[in-house]
Amino acid sequence: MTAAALRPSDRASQPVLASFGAPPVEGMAALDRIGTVVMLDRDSSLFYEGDAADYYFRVIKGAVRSCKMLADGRRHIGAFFLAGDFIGLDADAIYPFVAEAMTSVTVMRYSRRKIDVLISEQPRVATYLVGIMRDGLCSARQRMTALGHMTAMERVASFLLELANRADDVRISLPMTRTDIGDYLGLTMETVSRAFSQLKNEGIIKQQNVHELAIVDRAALENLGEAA
Amino acid sequence: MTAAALRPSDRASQPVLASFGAPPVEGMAALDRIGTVVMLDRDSSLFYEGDAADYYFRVIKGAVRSCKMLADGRRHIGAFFLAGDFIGLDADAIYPFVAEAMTSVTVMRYSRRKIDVLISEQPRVATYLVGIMRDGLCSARQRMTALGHMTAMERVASFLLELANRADDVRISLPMTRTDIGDYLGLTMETVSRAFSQLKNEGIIKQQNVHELAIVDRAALENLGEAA
DNA sequence: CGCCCATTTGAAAATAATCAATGGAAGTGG
DNA sequence: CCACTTCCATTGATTATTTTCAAATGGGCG
Repeated sequence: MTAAALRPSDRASQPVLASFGAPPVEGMAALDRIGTVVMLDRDSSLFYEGDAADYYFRVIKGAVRSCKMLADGRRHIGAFFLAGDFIGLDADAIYPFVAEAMTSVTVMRYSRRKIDVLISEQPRVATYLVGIMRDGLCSARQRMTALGHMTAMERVASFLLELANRADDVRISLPMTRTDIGDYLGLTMETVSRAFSQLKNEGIIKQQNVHELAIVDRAALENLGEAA
Repeated sequence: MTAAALRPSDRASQPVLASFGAPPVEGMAALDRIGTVVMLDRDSSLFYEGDAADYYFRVIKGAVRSCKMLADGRRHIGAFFLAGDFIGLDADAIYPFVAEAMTSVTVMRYSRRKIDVLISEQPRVATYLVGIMRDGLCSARQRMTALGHMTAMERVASFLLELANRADDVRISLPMTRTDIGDYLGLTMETVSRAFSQLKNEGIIKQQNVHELAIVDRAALENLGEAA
């Protein structure tokens, strides 16, 4: 599973035999020329559910969550977007979710209209974006497996592993609340908390503070989380 | 949620403001010129997990499932592919799952190499494929919500609704076993069966036979299934 | 320093899984 | 053509996991 649905960076390092060709790094550079830097405060929204999806975003700094409210008031978090992640690529005409800044956030904003023009000039930009979408699909599939067939502990373990892989460090920052994690993993806040406590008691993780932890025994964590 | 991850037909009927332009119906016609018809017996595989992903497929007739085995032997079904659905669009260099024919099946097979050539000649083909991928992402997100936050009954109800929408009929054919449905919804066979029985007892559905049922009270089913 | 809110922890209740047995339909071989 | 076999579905009883309800703890911020 993955913490962020759309993640270009990993992909750029993989060789690709498949259709649409290899992801051109220059695709991103071309994109950046038409992007605008936007800064947002914590708890503000990049956009709301139902807004016209006129922009893509890419997170430069900070963390963003995408939420969807269910009919009965339950909340589902579709993804956590961290530095490097694209937001909104999967939107059609309107955004199907609200995107909220969990921290103060810096994002690049790309006009989809301009991107269309750019694509007609540089087809590799499309290739680049398609690669990102494919990654998104891949992550989504993994996450479905997680949500469908994993126990609470397995979900939490694989969530931490994903964050650890992104951080390239045993230290993990958790900008989100326990409730956020629960809404992301399909668990309650309490169950998430209990899983954390158990991992702590078993010496698999260590908590610096509520929003910062370190993986002590990675092998044990992988044992718990790598069911998929 | 959706029964099939990749579904082009619905999309072609939606207006699209967004990037990559409107889905060109002619994109599909161009594709078909480079496709090969393939027929497969029940229980045979289109491809195996780890195979080089050299082809996309589109189901013409019959039903296909994609499976992934988890480390502990559990099985996850990623998608049911019915007539019209594309298979393999989300694959990178290799297929990340096995695709198995649940019935005797007729599919179109498209060489990804040829598709690349086609795209360079007709950019709208790329647009068409991107649209399908976006649909896939959208469905995946809905399904994640289902798996993450829905009760057993809600999952089964929304599964039936999805099939009903695809069938455009109150009669639904279920080519898959109860175990298949369970592995798709993240439930056991028994729980699925109990949900069916309850829906039957409440007069919401009627069973012609095990693999054929009819929706009697659609409103009630939507009440149960439309949490998302 | 104290308040507020998120987190942690505990106990009870609900939901789904597991274990187990029965029922039924499709396909096989006599 | 029928009986047998096998596989799948259904139903029941029990167990396990997670949620829900409730209370206590603790850290951050004014």
